[in-house]
Amino acid sequence: MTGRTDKKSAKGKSASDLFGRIDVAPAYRVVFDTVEQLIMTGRLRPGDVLPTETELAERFNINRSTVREGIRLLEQNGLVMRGAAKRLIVAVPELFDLASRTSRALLLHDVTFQELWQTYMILEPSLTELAAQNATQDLVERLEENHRAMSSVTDDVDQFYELDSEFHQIIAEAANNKPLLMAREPISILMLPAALTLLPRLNTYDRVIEAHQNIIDAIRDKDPQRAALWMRRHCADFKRGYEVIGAKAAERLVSYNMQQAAKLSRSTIGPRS
Amino acid sequence: MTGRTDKKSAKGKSASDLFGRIDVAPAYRVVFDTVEQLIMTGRLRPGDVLPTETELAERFNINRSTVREGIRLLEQNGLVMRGAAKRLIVAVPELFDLASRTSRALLLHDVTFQELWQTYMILEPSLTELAAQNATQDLVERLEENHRAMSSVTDDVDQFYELDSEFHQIIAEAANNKPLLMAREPISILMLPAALTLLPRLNTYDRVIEAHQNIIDAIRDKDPQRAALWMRRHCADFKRGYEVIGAKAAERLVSYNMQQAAKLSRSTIGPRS
DNA sequence: GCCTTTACGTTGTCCGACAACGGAACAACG
DNA sequence: CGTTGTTCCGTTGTCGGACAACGTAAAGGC
Repeated sequence: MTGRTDKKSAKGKSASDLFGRIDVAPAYRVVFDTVEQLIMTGRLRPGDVLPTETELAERFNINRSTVREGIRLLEQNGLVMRGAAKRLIVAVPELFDLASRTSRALLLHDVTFQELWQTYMILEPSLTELAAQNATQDLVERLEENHRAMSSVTDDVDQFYELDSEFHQIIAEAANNKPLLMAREPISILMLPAALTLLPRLNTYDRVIEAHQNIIDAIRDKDPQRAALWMRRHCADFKRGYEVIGAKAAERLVSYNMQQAAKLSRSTIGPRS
Repeated sequence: MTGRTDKKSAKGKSASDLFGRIDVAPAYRVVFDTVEQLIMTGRLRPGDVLPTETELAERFNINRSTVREGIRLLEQNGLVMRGAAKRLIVAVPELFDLASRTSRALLLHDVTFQELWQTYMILEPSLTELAAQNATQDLVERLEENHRAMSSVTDDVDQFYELDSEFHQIIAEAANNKPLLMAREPISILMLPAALTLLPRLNTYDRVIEAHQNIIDAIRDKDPQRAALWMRRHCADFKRGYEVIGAKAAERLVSYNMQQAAKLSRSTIGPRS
């Protein structure tokens, strides 16, 4: 109760031009910074259980309410989560959570469909190329399994898209490159509604299946160039549909995403308990 | 005070096999969800001021402490920030904040230098290609300005790297593609220490300057292919140094980053006030 | 030994309180 | 007239204490 006050009264206020604003971090943020540092430096490892809120409050010599506010920050960063008996345990931030937050931020920054598309056209072939280099046997099998399932679906658009989405997801995993995987995820999330609207109009299921087959073959043969080439074609097919409905409509699809994406991101966070 | 309790008592516990766990979100998360939804659906626009904590508590019919915990979540998401008189105002999440969090997550996920490198080799040329297509006049001028500054620096390694880093940053902006820009940022952050260590050993300042010159020329001429080609060469040069010191050393550089990056990300969040 | 029950620790929430701070309005001063 | 104090008020940051709900583990009953 004392360690706080003196820090605040020491603040003073000299805000001339030269002197950049001096900002005293509130105690709850200090809590966050401290624990974050402990985690990032490895002194706290994933799985470690943190002291109880009361104990933390005692050690830091601040009130439990303040500790809790700090915990909220950690929680939202995915650095801690509730384990057994709701105890706080150190966690590794899920890449998925970040992806949904990224897509939210992109939406608020008025990302355009064109940007998404350009990124898509860059990342997918690259990922495919890497997948052809790094894919393990079981990943290839998952691709084949996916392809079999897709071949047997012809009428159900939703299911077809579901499988196509999974196909790309598997390839992204096969590429075995976390930064790229993370870069891809938000794009995938944001393009979802557009894809759902476009697919039915494309009428190119055969082309999709053929492209997938060629991609899988190239990956199996460990032929990065061919794999990338076919992926490029495959993505270009999608673009055709985008041109059909026109850019304007696509933009609207993206912005429509707002409510949708927000909900999606929520649902991923909820189940953790 | 009542609106809460009944929600909890309504929880009950029918944990048969069929019924998956029903998880009642804590009130502070409901606060977060609610406000987030308001923002994402546009009913709250960036710049809008939120009611005071007391008022929010009254409207939601929950305690101010609980409201505050919810606010922490919003704050950490960059959805709100403190404005004049510390009032809460709706904000757009800074892409940069997300980038630092992304790099933190990648570090905790034991990202390898190879992954970073692969991603770098994919993103930089692509960004350059786009930059050649989209670059506006003033961006080109910034590139030229940067190049002039760099040409006059030959001995100071830190400054040289600083300028090189800025060069790539400008190109990324010139590409005018937010998702790609965001994908690049974490890579840039994580490779920083490696770059700082490598550069002095490369002794290829002339090559760097030459490459930059060619890239700028290609961008000015709106020749995407040539721009990308030179950027590819430029990046490959960097790789040579990476091979010299060996992969093992590079890995150590990345992990060294942990303390460093953590500090960096902190400093970006602090000044907001 | 297995199931129920009890006790205990911890979290989620609430209440009331107060000092510190930012801003506005106003007075005093040069 | 502009600058500098002064005062006041609303808001945030922090505090202490309190209690019900929940999960776990130990004590008890069959």
